[in-house]
Amino acid sequence: MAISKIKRGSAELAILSVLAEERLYGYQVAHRIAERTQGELRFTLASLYPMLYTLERRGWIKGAWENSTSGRKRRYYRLTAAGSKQLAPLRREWEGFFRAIARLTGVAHA
Amino acid sequence: MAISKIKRGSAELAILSVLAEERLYGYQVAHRIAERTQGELRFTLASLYPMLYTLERRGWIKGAWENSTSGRKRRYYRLTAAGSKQLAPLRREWEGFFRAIARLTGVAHA
DNA sequence: ATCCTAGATATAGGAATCCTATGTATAGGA
DNA sequence: TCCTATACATAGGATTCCTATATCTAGGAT
Repeated sequence: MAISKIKRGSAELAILSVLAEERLYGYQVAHRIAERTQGELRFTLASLYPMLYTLERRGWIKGAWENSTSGRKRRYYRLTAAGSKQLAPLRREWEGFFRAIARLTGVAHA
Repeated sequence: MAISKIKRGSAELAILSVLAEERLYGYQVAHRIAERTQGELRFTLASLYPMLYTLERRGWIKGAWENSTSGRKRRYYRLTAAGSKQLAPLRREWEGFFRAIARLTGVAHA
């Protein structure tokens, strides 16, 4: 797990980004992130759930229980208006950070 | 300090990158990083020195005391051959990470 | 002459972020 | 019947970087 060392701080952006597009439950959030990044970014469920609780406590996302057809209850999360407002400045911070690393080392995303 | 939240893990890459170009002492390393990134990436000296000691203990950089003309001793660090070998895979890891974030959120460095 | 700022290195202690380990429970296929 | 995938949850810890603090020198300002 080489990536695990350098992915710190990206969880918040990752979760808000996927929830900005679609309402998802916890298990789905983890899978969506791994799938979308082709496995390069991967959060374990045990670390994801506490993050979801934190984001909900801040009012950036909102969860609601729903009974699925398969018996098991699922807690669906959606981005709140407050969370949506946070996403834009967060993206700008990351862009600045990427620019800085690129200037320093020549590392680029493309 | 908004950036401080998301720069985690970048210190190693930043230090090795500037030392790959030039032999520098601790104080200079911090200034070089801040200057090169136009202040977007900034490490305090109190956090930088312990990082230098760690990198030296790993054998990736090597420090040597030198007397400057201004009385005060300086410890100059240079990248070792082992450190140089680490830099390439580290860059690739960061490129993968950048690609992943870009796919997930649309954030790009350019 | 004295104070203050910039330069230069150093350590202690702690906050933030994410992980491993572990636990519970259900549905469905082999 | 067992195993895997699904689904949520908590405790405790590792890593990374910070704030606070300390020491010492050189040089300019007052």
